[in-house]
Amino acid sequence: MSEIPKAYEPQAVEEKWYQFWQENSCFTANAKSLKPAYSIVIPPPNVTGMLHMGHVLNNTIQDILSRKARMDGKEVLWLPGTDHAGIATQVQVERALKKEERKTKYDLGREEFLKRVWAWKEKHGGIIINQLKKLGCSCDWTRERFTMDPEYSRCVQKVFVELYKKGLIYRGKRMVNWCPVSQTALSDEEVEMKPQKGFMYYFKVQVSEESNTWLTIATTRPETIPGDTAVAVNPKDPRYAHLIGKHVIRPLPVHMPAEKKLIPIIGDEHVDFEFGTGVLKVTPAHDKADFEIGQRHKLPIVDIMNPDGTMNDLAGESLAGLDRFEARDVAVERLKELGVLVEEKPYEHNVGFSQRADVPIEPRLSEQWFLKYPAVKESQSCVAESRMKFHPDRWAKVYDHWLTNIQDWCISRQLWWGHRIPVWYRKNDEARSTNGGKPPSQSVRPPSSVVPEIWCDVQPPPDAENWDQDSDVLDTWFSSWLWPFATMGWPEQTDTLKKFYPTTDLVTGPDIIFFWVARMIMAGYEFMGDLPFRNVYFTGIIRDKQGRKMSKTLGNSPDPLDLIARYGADALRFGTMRSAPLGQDVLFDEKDVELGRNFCNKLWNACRFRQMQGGQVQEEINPQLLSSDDKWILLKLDAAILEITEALNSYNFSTAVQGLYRFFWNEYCDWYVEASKAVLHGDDAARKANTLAVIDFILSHTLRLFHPFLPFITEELWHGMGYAEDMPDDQGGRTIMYARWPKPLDEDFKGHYGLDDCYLDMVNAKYDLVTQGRNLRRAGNISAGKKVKYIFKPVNFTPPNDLEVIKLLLNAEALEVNENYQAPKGTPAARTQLGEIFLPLEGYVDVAAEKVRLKKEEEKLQGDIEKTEQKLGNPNFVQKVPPQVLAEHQQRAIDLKAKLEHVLEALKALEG
RNA sequence: GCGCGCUUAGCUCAGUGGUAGAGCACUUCCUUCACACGGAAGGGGUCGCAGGUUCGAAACCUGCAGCGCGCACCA
Repeated sequence: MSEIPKAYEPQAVEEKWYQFWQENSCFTANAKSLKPAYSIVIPPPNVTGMLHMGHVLNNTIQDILSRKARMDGKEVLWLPGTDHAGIATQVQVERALKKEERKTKYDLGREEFLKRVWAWKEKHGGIIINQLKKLGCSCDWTRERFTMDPEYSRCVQKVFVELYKKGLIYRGKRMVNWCPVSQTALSDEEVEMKPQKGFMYYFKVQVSEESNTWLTIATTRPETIPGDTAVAVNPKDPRYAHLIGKHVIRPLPVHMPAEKKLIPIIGDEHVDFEFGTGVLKVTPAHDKADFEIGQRHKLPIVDIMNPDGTMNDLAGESLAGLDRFEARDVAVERLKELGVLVEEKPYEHNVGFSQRADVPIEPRLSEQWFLKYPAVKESQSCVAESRMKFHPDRWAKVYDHWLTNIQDWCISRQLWWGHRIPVWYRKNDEARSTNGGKPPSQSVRPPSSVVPEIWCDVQPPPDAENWDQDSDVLDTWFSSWLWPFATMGWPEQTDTLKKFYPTTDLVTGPDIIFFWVARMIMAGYEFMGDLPFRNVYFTGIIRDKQGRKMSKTLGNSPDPLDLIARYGADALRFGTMRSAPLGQDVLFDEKDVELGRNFCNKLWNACRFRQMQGGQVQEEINPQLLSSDDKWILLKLDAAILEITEALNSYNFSTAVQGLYRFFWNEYCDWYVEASKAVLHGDDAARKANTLAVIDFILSHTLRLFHPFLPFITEELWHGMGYAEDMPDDQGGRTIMYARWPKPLDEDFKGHYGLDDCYLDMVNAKYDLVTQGRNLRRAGNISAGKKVKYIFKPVNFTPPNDLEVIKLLLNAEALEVNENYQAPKGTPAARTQLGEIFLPLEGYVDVAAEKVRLKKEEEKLQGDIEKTEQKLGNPNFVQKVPPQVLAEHQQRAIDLKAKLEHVLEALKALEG
């Protein structure tokens, strides 16, 4: 580190050390190690995804935890990998195919299309992994996994087969959430309710048995009228009860004889008197609640839509072929023409949207695979009873609520990219899948009464030629929920599993608490017989500085790689962590990264300053030669170690970072380093060496405290400063990664070096004197560069070294100590614990400015005194308050009054 | 509708009963030999509102309001 640049340049440094760590296998976990285990599995990013700020937040936290654990002497496994992300990836490839070749997946066929997806995965799959490396993530890359690796796929199949054989997985024809764009079923979790503006349409229907009686029905979806198979009223509704059993003439579709349009009026408790007109049209094929009413009353189910959301022939001539929303407009027109539309009112209501495709989902009756969740009880109690902890713990309630109201999970997807369902049907039976593998058909398959012969196993049936495999694939989360153990070699009892399962921490966003976290817990109990992790840290969501969620469409998401290029990975990590308090959303501002860069630069220059003092690393501190400033900074270091360690133990990363910032910048650089110059610029060689020893002690500890947050710069400085030398390899000799995490200074150490807490107060008082002295200079409008003479009137003996420091910090030409000093009238002065400080510059003093300063001080003191006296004058206060607090107040009153008196005197002197 | 969270300096947020804090932004001064990605000094807040508990409340309790989120949902 001979020629140190003035400003820290991160790029080359980061490249160099990441390569070093990898070449030396620093991230590789040893399953046979005797050290205690610490493990964490990465939430696998989408294999073809790009790094965004959410990943930065998430993975920086995991890296901090991993690096801290290594320094604590743990055997650390941070297991990385990627997720095949069924819909997301398939949609990407489909889009590219359309753009580049103007083809659909059906043009290619299933097999060829899948080849393309794999090719896409090979091409883009490495990107996000490399981006994580740029960020400094210390993952064990030798164990990188992908959810579609052959071994992983076998786990998925095995789990399916086991649950099927247990009777927990079953197939059923049910109402599911259908996404007309992706053309697949979705789980309830993939549906997002959004308020939508629309209309409530009121139309009237004639009761066929009573030509004078009309009923008015309210609906938001007139296009589904052709699918209505009943009209329902509440049997307790006096307005309508007598009509139950009669029929109405349904107004749509056209060209149909009236008698064919007759649908019954039924009574069902579900109908709400209050809502709309109290008359409900029942469309069993297109609404979940209506489906249930249909089941209760054995109503026919008329599916009038195609899988892509267009209307089919059963919707009638005027609607067939139209998209569902065009059909709505046409249906309204028809109702108008028929003269039955009574009213249309603007209406806002919630509509379920497909999270992926961002279009309204269509409730649709189809044959799907469902899972009755296993191990629900254990999963619920482990969090309720704090065997697993959530941070922040309010998520425990959300989790509990979901598990209490848990619904079966629709696990089949009509996609091609994913784990194929390990189920075969004997040929000549009807095709059993919904529609996967074929272009959407126009026809509606009638329900079948034939029960097919089913083969469900990891292995295909021996006479495979006589069987057809189910064409559907599994929900992506049906593979992710096995992540904590399927990545460690399950179902074999591998050394890795034995050593590292259950994992220690999971770090993830609360948006996937149901998708992923809850399901992993259930899978953990079901297949490993134990919880998958002991702690779950839920990050906040990264927003822009206006509080908007970051998204591609808004274009408000900065590219982390660009930020790394401009500021360095350490700066990005620091800035993100500093502004990410536990469990709160993070308002991201590039200023934070700038702050991180500035901080790295400060750290760099503080070390540079030490280097410029020359000499070897000083290891021995001589207690006899320690100044009060030395003791002060050692005590501050002690407090910082404690504070930061505790913050990390409780996952308060922003507190930890802010503590480090304050300690290093304010306490060490602003005060200690400046004070140390009194010795370093002097000529006492022994004291000089001793001060350097203190500096080396502080810096070597500081670098270690910073390492989990700022891995690159700390590694560079650790070596550059020479702190790695003479260290055993496993304690930081080769890399700071394995240096020991600093411990608070113990009593022996404090005793030996005379680190008594009284030095904190003493030195704080000294620095207060300096601040006040500087203030005199400012208030008197004396330029900061001008050397001036101060006079100090101490109340007690002040050691010569302290006087040197005070003089230096005041940038004083001289500091005259005079216990009997009688200041001429109007001399600016300040009273402190250590004594009075004067700035005797007759003729130079700006009397007006000084008056203003004193007036202001007087006001402030008056206010403080009033407050304190008020309390002391309250008999209740004096009687009931703890004696210590009472004494504090009394002392405060005395001090304040003395100060006030002094200020008043000074004012008087100025007037005179 | 139910649940959760938030409301403190211009902005973003700390602050678990005892003199209101940090960073950024702002004002003024300073290129003094670690750092202008820097240093020094300073201005700025009746802690959302109303009650209550207490000698004492930003903090604890109750109610209200505003903002945000989650769950559920009536056509």
